Amino acid sequence: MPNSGRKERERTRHRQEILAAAENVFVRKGFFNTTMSEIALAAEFGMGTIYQYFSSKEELYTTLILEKAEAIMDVLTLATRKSSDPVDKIKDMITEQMKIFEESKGFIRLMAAEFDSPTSPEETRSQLRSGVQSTYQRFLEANEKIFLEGIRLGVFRNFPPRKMAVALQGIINGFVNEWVRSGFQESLSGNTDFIIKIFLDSVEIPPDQKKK
Amino acid sequence: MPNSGRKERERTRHRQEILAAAENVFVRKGFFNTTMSEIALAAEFGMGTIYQYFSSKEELYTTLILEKAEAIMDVLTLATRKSSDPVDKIKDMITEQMKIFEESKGFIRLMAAEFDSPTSPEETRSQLRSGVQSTYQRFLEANEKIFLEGIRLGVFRNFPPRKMAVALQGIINGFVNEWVRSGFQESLSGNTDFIIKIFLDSVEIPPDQKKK
Amino acid sequence: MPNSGRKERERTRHRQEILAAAENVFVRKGFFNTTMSEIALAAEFGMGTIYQYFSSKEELYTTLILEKAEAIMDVLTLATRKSSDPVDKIKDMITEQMKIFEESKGFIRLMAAEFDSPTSPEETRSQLRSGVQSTYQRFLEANEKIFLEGIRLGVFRNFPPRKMAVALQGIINGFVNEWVRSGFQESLSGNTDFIIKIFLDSVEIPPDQKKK
Amino acid sequence: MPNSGRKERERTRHRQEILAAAENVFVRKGFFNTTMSEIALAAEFGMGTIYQYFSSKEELYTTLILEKAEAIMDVLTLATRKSSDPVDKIKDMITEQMKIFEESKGFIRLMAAEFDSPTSPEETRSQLRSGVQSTYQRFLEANEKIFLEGIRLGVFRNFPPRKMAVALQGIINGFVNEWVRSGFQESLSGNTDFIIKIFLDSVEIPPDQKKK
DNA sequence: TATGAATGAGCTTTCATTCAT
DNA sequence: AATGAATGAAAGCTCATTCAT
Repeated sequence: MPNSGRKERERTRHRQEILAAAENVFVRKGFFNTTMSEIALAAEFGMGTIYQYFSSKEELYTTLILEKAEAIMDVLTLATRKSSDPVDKIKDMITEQMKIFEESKGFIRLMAAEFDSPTSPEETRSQLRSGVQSTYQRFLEANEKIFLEGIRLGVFRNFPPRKMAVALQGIINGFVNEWVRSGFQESLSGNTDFIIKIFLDSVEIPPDQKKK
Repeated sequence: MPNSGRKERERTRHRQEILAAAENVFVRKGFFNTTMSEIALAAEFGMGTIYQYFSSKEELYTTLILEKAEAIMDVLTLATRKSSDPVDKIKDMITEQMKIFEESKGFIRLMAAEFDSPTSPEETRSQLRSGVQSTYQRFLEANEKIFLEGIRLGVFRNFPPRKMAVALQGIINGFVNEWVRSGFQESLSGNTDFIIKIFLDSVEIPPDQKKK
Repeated sequence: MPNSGRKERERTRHRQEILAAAENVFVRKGFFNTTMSEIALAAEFGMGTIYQYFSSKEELYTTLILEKAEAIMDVLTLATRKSSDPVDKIKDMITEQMKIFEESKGFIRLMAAEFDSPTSPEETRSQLRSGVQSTYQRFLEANEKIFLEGIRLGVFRNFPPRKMAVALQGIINGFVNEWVRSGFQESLSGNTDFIIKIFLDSVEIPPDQKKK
Repeated sequence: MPNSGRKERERTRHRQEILAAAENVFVRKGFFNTTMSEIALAAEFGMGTIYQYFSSKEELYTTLILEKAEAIMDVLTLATRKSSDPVDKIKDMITEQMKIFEESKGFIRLMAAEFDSPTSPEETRSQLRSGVQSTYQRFLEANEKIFLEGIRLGVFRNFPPRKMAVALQGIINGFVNEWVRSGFQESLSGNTDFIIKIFLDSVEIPPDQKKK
């Protein structure tokens, strides 16, 4: 079946084009202020065509967030694999996160919205909760494990690992917020070193004490 | 004229009742999924009455967030006045913030939404931005000053004060998020000591080194 | 009952004040775009008070037009009593009409509206129809009689008197329209002589032929 | 592409159907008492469909009046081209006007309303004023020119041509009003001869004096 | 008698979704 | 498979009218 392959590829490409167009519009105008015909226009498809790929505005939105969140999380998880030292893993993760966020301005805002606000209809929310949340949770858990490992190896202080993960992610989000608030003026990744320092200073056990 | 006073008091009370009802509904369903008639129903007033106190759905929403944000910030600012020691000021501020947030669950979610995502109509957003943001900024600046003072007195390390403020607020928000995410299961203020510890450990100059 | 007399006079005065305020607003904004609270404000009464004098917005409007129309018609009818010569009666009537219209700009527009447009709710319309229309009809009929008398006396040509009345009133209204359209720039009564001339030239039997 | 032609024709037809239905309802109930759903019902379309052809109730109303006014004026202007004799031109114009008005009862009432009274919202009014007025003015000016030419040729008396145009149009409107008022009982065009006679008798210079 | 806060039916308008082509 | 005209439920908001003070 040589033909069906091409058709399928074309379908996949169309789907991606629609998602890309939708992301653009959603980021600019938010879920409720975006109309399906705007998306259709941006995607250069007829409105009916959108509905052949996504059964509703909500499904389109949910898919968009979920797929992108998954992709980001994959990159971050990968970043923590480069080194085997827990301290380096955390450093890599911080560095990579700042880079990724810096590259996906608009999307970050969309995702943040879904975490924090009761904006979308109930069904969407629960889908997103179980989707994005579980992605986010998986990620926090991954960091938790790094901290746990670090504690075992005596490189991290004996704080509750979950709380460490939450605090670190909080600091990162704090700078992301500040960056969003500033209208993306200053560099986001310029804060990487400060974050690493302020966080590790209280969490890492200094090498000299370690050796002891 | 004792009568005119009563009328005015009644007007103020009605206004508060409407705001309270609106907060309830907005928190549960978000700006767009809340209808004015739902608010009217919740406030036990006719729909027209709502419009005698607030000229539009947007104004009601904006007022709601702005007034509450202002009130919270006032309490927090006050909390930092109890002690004159910068370290104690920061401790008090963290403690007070955890308490206030714990008491205003729903509102926190609304405000978080407004910070992070383009959910409400454009005009509302810009009003909120300039309103809430300026409140928030004033607050960050207040903390900045505490850090600055602490650096001068040699009790805080010589980090950029703004960044310290951002990082600290980030940690706090991280735990607030986690708490929201958990459905308000665990105690929020139970994290107060951990936050104080993890933050001050890297930022405070230990008393023994200070004496030097 | 010396007191009841004062009360009654006061009631009548209030009624007139309300009517005057209402006329002002209606003329500026039209029936539908005028709100009762605007009228109350303009009359310097509470809204409830308006309803003690007029049972509805429509009744107020209807009363306004009817009373004013009646008053104008009275003046005009009076004007035709000064002379006993039919030709002079018509001249006086034209002259007086131009003067009155010139003095009551706004009202003219209101009244004109009621003649020509199906704008008000059905009930109002029928009241106005039977009210203003009958006033207007009475007036046309009065002129008809003058023409009839003039024909009998041999000073007017033997045209159908009703048609003469209609044509004359049409000419007058034509100039009133032109005047309204011009934004009340040129003098309205400046057209009096022309109207008299153009109309009488074809309708009056010249004195020399009359003598015959 | 024979198909795209059909679609366009269908669109035009639908537009006309909506306009026709709207005219019907507006004429019966006036601008404010007409609801969009009544129009939709009358047009046998969904309410949303109306809004695909006209962006608002006001635009629909404005378009309706302007297009029809334009069409009528076109016919009238054409009528004055049949003959080259100014007197005949005026006669033709009167005759044609009575015929057209007789055929467009309802519309006449709408237009009359717009000329004389502030019934529709302010924005609509000003659009209509500048639209209908300019059409009407163009028409008055056309007649003015006929009178001017007639004066030059010595067939009309030396009256100000503008005033003659105003007076003639006034007479015509007078009969139209009478006809409207009578509920369209008597024939309107039955008055044509009388109008021609009463107007020309005072304005036309009789052929015997002309020859001189 | 005078008031004006409270009311809610009813309006215009939007937009996700469908379906005949 | 792709289209986009048609749909109509549902929203925000207004304002004539009422009635407790």
